[in-house]
Amino acid sequence: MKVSQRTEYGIRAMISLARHYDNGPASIKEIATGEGIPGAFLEQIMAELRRGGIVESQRGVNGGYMLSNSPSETSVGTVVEILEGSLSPARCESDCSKMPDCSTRTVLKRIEESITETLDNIYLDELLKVGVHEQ
Amino acid sequence: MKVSQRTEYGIRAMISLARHYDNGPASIKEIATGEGIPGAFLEQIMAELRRGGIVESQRGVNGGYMLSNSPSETSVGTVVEILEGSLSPARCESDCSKMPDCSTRTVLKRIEESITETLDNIYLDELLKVGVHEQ
DNA sequence: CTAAATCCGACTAAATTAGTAAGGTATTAA
DNA sequence: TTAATACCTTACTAATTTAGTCGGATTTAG
Repeated sequence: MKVSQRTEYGIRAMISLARHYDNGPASIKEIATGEGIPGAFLEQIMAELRRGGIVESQRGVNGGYMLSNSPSETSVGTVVEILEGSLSPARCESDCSKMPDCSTRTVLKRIEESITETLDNIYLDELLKVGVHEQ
Repeated sequence: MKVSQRTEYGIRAMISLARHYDNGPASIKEIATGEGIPGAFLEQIMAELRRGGIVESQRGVNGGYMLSNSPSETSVGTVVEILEGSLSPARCESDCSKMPDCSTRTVLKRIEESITETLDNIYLDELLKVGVHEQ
């Protein structure tokens, strides 16, 4: 039930882009050094976020990444969904009929719904307001 | 953000014990064959749940496992906490001061709180009422 | 005594994670 | 036009985690 390092980096990078909003694209290098993330690794992550449609890229000199939508329209849920594959903790296959109790599915489904709803309602702009080191 | 197979087995086993409540201890073999879980693996899981205090064991012939408390007092949150180590998706160490933004921590903390609260409020007796294959 | 069961620790194969590395492609400043 | 910048893509690797397996010791009812 942990978010992977990869996803944590992704969230941090997105917050970084939100902070940078209205300021042109931010390059991998900038974000990576600013957040202490390995550059080559972040590159992969950003590519995935781009394919997911929540960031756009500009190639060439002075290029970089920027949010596709404003921080107030970009939810953490989307970020996690893109990077984590799915928020679903269940793995219900077609052989559900063989399972002696599908109540487990129900539990896992409730967990999923709860997580999804929580994350989908946290937007990047809120996070910018949060003070640093508040813990 | 997935619950591991191990934890899913644990939840299923606990539901199985809840169903068996007031009926003496259930053996690993019974549970394992009933739920389609590898016996030796389930043995490990049950031992962990016992050390966690939510089930008790009876050794020897006719022995097995039983819930420490009634199904209405046993929450899924406890099961997951014991097996998954912690519900916390964050890994905030003492070097938090080096992090350029702790807002990530805040997000992860909110996620954690949400999951914990959800799971802590799902009790085994509720799950017994859920119809099989309801999906 | 012995069969049924928990208990315990060590071991292993497969999958996942967290990166590295290297080279290609597009864009633009000069 | 060319050089520099920065994205893009794929392949590889070491370390960790996961999902088990296995062998044997201990406990207990009959």
